[in-house]
Formats: sequence, structure tokens, C-alpha cells
Amino acid sequence: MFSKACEYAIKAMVFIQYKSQQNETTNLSEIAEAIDSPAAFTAKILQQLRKSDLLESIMGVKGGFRILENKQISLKEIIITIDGNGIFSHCVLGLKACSAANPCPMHHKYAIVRQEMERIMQKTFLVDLANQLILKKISLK
Amino acid sequence: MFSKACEYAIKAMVFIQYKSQQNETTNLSEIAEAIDSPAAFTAKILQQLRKSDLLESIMGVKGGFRILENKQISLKEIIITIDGNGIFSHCVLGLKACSAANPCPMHHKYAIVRQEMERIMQKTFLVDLANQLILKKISLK
DNA sequence: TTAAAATCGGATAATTTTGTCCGATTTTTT
DNA sequence: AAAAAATCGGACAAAATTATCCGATTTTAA
Repeated sequence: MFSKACEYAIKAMVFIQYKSQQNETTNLSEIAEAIDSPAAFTAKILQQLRKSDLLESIMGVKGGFRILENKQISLKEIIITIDGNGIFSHCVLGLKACSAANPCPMHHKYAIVRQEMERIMQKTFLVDLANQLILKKISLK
Repeated sequence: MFSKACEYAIKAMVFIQYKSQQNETTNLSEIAEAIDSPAAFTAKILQQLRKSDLLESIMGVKGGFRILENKQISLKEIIITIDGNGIFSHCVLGLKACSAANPCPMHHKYAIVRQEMERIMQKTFLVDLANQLILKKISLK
């Protein structure tokens, strides 16, 4: 479904959101530990997210990552940053020319799934998921 | 979503079904041409499908591939043969321990998408798609 | 001012996926 | 019987994704 990079990105962002809500910045090793991901690879992903302005980084001792309080970040934004918008737009069968006017065999049937996926990712925000974490209702490992 | 191999598999199977309904066997180069795929790679995929008994091959001159008349093959069978059942069962975030009892942040929200996907793939059969091809309602390229 | 702890960025390595090549075998046709 | 047209299977190659390493820079604290 999503690339590994994207899975890590979502999990990392949920964790950073969780920490940020408690007014704490968190650093790479803490994040990697929390989401059980390879640290160096996770660092690359965090850079991408930072460049897309989805999070803030602080360099130096006591540095780390955080999400600004006023930010409302949807999963869709993260997915598009890391994996591009292919999952929301590309043909299920990978046909470049596929469209409503020139549909592939699956086009119409699959439209519902794609639409529902987009809807869910668009209206699920990091805050929602971080709150679940606080309630210990969910796991990131 | 699906691997390239799986995309090729579905398209190839639709085309072979289409030909088989007209009582024709089709061969590798014809298939690859019809679905615009690399022939040698497609050959590997057809072998997998044959070993899973989703199609029949005939060796030698006038050989090729065909699907037996009595077979009702769903897309789900093809997907599971090539990509495994991960897309229908694995956690969206790639968590091994994720389940209804120990859910990841996305678990409950995503359940609907996964269920709908499985439902569609299970009840879409090659015959349905091949019939669309006959009517020239759809494209495989 | 120096050491330590952190991000940053570039290079490289490992793994997986995608794709190619070729010799062997099978079957049909001449 | 020989040639041709096809699948079969194994080895190999290329590309993409995932993962690691390390030196440079920034910031804090001793």
C-alpha cells in the first residue's frame, strides 16, 4: 500500500505530535526507538518532512523535532510528501491513459475504494491519532 | 497499491480470458504486445500463474496460454498468487502486532477501505472484465 | 573555549523488484 | 528427420527502495 518510508513517516509524525502536545521536542534516537525504525533512514525521511514544512527541526544539543501548535496536519499531506499522490490518482492497473473517458477494466469498480481512501486520509489528523496514543489505546511498534 | 508484476498479471489474465472465450490460445508475444509489458518478465509471471493453476500452457509450435472454460477466476485469486494476501490482511502502517485487540492508530478507520477492497476483488471475475473488452468499453494499454 | 549532543547532507551499501538473456525442451510442420 | 515456433527454467543485470556511515555544522553547557 504505502512505501516503508511512508509508514515510518506517519508513525514518526504521530509520535512527534504526541510529544509536541506535551510541549516537548523529541530527537531522532527517541523517535526511532518509539516507532521501531532504523534511525539513519528515519533521519532522511524527517528531512523530507521538514523541507515540506510539516515539522520543525532544532539543531545542536537539546535539539530535535517538533510540530508547531497551530498546525493541523492530515495523513494525506504526509502521504503525498513521501509517496506522491499516485495512490490517490493513478490507475489500479498502472495504465497511464486510464481515465473516466478511457477506463481500464477496473476503473469504475475501484473508484469507490480510492475515494474512500482519500476521504479517510484527508480527514484524519495527527492530533486525533496522538490523542489515541495518550489514552494508550494504540501502539506504534 | 499492487506490484508491477501483479498489474501485469491481471492485465494478462484479462486478455487471455478474452481470447479463451473466443476459443483461441494466445502466446507470450501477443500477450506482451496487447498489454504493453516486457515479454520476458511477463513470461515469469505467467509461470507463477500456471503453477497456481490459474491458467494452462501449451508447449511447442502453436502453443501458448489459455484459461479453461469452466474456470471462474476472481481478481483476488490473482492478487494473492502474485502479491500474497498482505494487501487484504496487513496493517496499513506495517505493524506486525496490529490487530483489533491491539490496534495501530489507523486500524479502525482503515478497516472499511480494506474490507471494500477485498469485497470488490473477490466478486470481480475475469469474465466480467473480458466482456468489457469485447464491447471495446475498456483498454489494457 | 572546549567538549558533547544533536541535525544536515552526501556517499555508499544491501536488498528487493523489475527486467533480460540464453540454452533446454516440447510440439508442429515440412 | 529436420527445422521452426513455442514454453520452461536458471542465471544474470538494471533499477528502485531501504538502510548505513561519516564528516560538517550548529547549539548548549561545562
